[in-house]
Amino acid sequence: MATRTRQSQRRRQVLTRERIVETAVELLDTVGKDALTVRALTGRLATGSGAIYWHIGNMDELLEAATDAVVADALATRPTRPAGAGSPQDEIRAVALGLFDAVTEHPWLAAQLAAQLTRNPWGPVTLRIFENIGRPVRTLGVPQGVWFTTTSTLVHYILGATAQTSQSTGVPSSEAERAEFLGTASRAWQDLDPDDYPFMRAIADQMREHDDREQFLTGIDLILTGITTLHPPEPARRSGEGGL
Amino acid sequence: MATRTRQSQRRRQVLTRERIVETAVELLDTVGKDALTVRALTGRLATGSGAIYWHIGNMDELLEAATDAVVADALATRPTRPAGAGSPQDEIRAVALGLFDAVTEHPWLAAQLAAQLTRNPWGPVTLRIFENIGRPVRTLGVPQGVWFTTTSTLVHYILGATAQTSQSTGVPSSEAERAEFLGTASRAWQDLDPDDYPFMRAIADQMREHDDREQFLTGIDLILTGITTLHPPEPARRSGEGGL
DNA sequence: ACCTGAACACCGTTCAAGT
DNA sequence: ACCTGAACACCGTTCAAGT
Repeated sequence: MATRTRQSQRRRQVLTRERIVETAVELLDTVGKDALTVRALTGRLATGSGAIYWHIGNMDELLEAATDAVVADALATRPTRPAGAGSPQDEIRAVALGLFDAVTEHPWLAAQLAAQLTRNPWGPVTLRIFENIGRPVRTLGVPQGVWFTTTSTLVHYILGATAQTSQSTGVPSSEAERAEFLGTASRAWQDLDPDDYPFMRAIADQMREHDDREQFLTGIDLILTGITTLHPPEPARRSGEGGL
Repeated sequence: MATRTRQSQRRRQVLTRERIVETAVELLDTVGKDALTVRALTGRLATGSGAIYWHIGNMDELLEAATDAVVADALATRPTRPAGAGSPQDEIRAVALGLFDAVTEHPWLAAQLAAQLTRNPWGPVTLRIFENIGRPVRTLGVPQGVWFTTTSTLVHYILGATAQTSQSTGVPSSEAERAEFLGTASRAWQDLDPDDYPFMRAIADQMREHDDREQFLTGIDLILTGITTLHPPEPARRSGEGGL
């Protein structure tokens, strides 16, 4: 904004909660989860540890803020944001994929999403995700009495699925690397005790050939089918009641 | 077994990986997640830290073993174990509830299940859960091509749902305490910005009155409906092919 | 009000040394 | 082979002291 170089500006910038969160995300993205320490933050921000604690309560709070920031970004920047575009189903898929892709871009995110869910079940992160899934669920036309239940099912599936997918997709790495990972796992399943793990042995082949992203969407569709089967949309009672 | 008192027997028992895991679960159950430290273990087991590391690789491995032990127990001790009893649907519900109840009995378990899912997506814990859900899915009669997909959807939902439910149910506490928790959350939702969170405001009432366990089962049924709708059971092709 | 940075009370893990 | 326990290299957090 002024003529100073960004460098000096950066150093002179007042320390702010936002700037701390931003730096935390940077550290998580570039160096990984274990690199996010108060000392690393003080280094990058050129301050003392007390300064950090003046702006944020503790490490957990910072992790929550970092997670929320990334989730908010992932859900806001979806290209198809403007309403009225696709079906509610498409919107639900878009939100879900937004989270899925965010998790593959930020390898630390999956663990944090899960952690937030258990640590602060109705904190900002969960709230945001629920809201973004719940809105299209509402326009799906299911009776109001099942809004909470159906949305919960979708959200819980999404979070469970993204949690597991994180590592296998993890670093984009090479296609070969991914094939090797799947091959190793698949082989391991085939070596399992047939008495203890008949099922896993039986699906070892499917495991090797499956595509995480595609399978993720298949799960979404499965649940959407369940929802519309059990709760057929009401006869479009005044399509503008809630608007969007 | 001998005439020695249990006390002295305990002290004289050889240190074993199993005994360490057992003690870890004890610690987690009685004092909580933060209490599980190597120092606490050496105290209870009357050894040095080196002895612990002789039997287990590191803390993560111990956590995984403790989680797996509790999960194995939860899935093994279900009353309706003998096959042929209920429908596959009932069996799936029973497995799911076994995990759900285990999470409410062991408050630390939810976070660990989620952590295992991200840290070691195909480790023993996940494998065990997949196997126990996958078997009844198979007897459901869906085509083999979708065994992996449908089982994944169920498992991911179950783990996501148990992750969130953990805290609210958490300590059995009193019915009043639970009502207060739900009331507070419900009120907080009503105070949200109507522009940002119209959906959460709309379902605040349902939130206050919902029952976690019941809602959990509703989600399972939703997915089961989706599965059988999209993949109608095949005409009972020789009901004994895979047996159980 | 906002920040400094030394100090405190912990961690997990290693490893020479013992039996 | 199995165990001891001091030592190492870290943590998050606090708090008197500064501006």
